[in-house]
Amino acid sequence: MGSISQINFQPFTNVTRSKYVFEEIKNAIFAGKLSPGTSLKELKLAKQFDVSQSIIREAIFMLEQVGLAAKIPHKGTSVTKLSDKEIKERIEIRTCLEKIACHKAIKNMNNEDFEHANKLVKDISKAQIKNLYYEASIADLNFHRYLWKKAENEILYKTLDQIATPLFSLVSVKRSINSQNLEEVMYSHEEYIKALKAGKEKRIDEIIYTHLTLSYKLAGIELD
Amino acid sequence: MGSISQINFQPFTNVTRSKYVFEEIKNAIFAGKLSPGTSLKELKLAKQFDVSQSIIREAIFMLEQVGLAAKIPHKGTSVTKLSDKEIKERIEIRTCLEKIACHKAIKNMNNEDFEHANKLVKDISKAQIKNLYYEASIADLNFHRYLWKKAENEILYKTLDQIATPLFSLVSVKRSINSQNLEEVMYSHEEYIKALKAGKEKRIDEIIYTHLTLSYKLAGIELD
DNA sequence: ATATTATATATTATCGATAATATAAAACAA
DNA sequence: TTGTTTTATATTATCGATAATATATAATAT
Repeated sequence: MGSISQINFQPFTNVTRSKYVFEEIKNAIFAGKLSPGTSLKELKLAKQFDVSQSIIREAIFMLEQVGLAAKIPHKGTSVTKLSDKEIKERIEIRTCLEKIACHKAIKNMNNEDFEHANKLVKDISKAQIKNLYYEASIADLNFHRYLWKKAENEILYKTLDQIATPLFSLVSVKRSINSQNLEEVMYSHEEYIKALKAGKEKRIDEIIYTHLTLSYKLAGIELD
Repeated sequence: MGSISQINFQPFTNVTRSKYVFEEIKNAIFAGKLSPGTSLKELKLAKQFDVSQSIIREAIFMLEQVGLAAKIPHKGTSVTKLSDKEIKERIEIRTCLEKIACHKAIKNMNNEDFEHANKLVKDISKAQIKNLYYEASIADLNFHRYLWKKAENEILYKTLDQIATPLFSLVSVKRSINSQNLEEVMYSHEEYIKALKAGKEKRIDEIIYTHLTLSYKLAGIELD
């Protein structure tokens, strides 16, 4: 596992080649097809995607930006392997920012929006029931992204995305490795929405803390 | 003002060409030589720096990353022109994260570190006394960066840097345009350090809020 | 005159090749 | 053997040129 050569990337149908390559590699990481530590050779990837090296370099820049890849000048790039310390750091900041985001989001959400949020939660459940790790993680990310978006603070959204993306990836991969039963975490998001609808900041903060702590624990990440 | 052609960039003495170009353009923006809205033409810059277009593209990626440039695919890149809304958004998130950073920092700082922080504050003062806008802003950023660094949380540092950099740039430029008297803000940082040394979180939060609010107001940015 | 289409120009996006750098392997000396 | 230098190899960094795309200008029709 982790070798690039076995992966079948999708054909190109995107605005920018580099953006497309970025998405494909990102998905491969989420799906565990590119495991942490795997080195991303520019020319090798260029051949695989049938694009030039420049495209790969730009894609790598984007991967770096969301914390999925780490580059060392003149040496190379590899899929991010977050240390326990880094994981904790990210979770801490994410928790803090997600609280702010939710406080803001509920002020901008009407019934229709809550309906949509519910729909996104159902998407997570659907994937979880079938034990589809990759799909569940993507759906999970989509749900949270929706809340972040609803905060209507662009820099907050972008920041949360950068900080949390590798965490979602990590959870996805760890769960699939441990063949974890996803149904255990299902209730968690329902509670989350309920708290948001109620609108009490204190309660929201609590539930976010619990939600994040729980899901990371389930992914095998110890927090103090 | 804002035309690239009049600027004398420094000769190359850096690890990576793109990193060097990035730094140079960043400094030019801070110094007000590249005002917000100025478009960054890749080939034009390539000629000026006597490097290839690829180098400029990579530098632009980096500028984008710290919020100093905004790129629209197939159209071009320009120096960030933050809207009032975006400014407020950034300040809000920065304030929140800086509080966390300081709480962490003081736990890791010994007397020697506080001495160093004091030294950095003096650097700000020196520039302020001479009304050197650019130097004062850089020194200001250095001081805050030192505190962020002392939090010993890498992602927090990186995030603060991304969020705050364009704000420092903006303050620098606005002050120089208004020919503001920099001595007015001088006391602010002394108070800041005093609060950190005392170590009371509540007081630190207050002073950070005041400090940020004040300095932005002095830069002519209205909050609420 | 106005709107629409065609053409020219500017600019970014992409490519393929070369240069610079780091790593691994081989040759040599103590 | 061990350590040092040399050579070969792999990989990134950089370049210069072409292709694709968007914008501005000119031509044409109504």
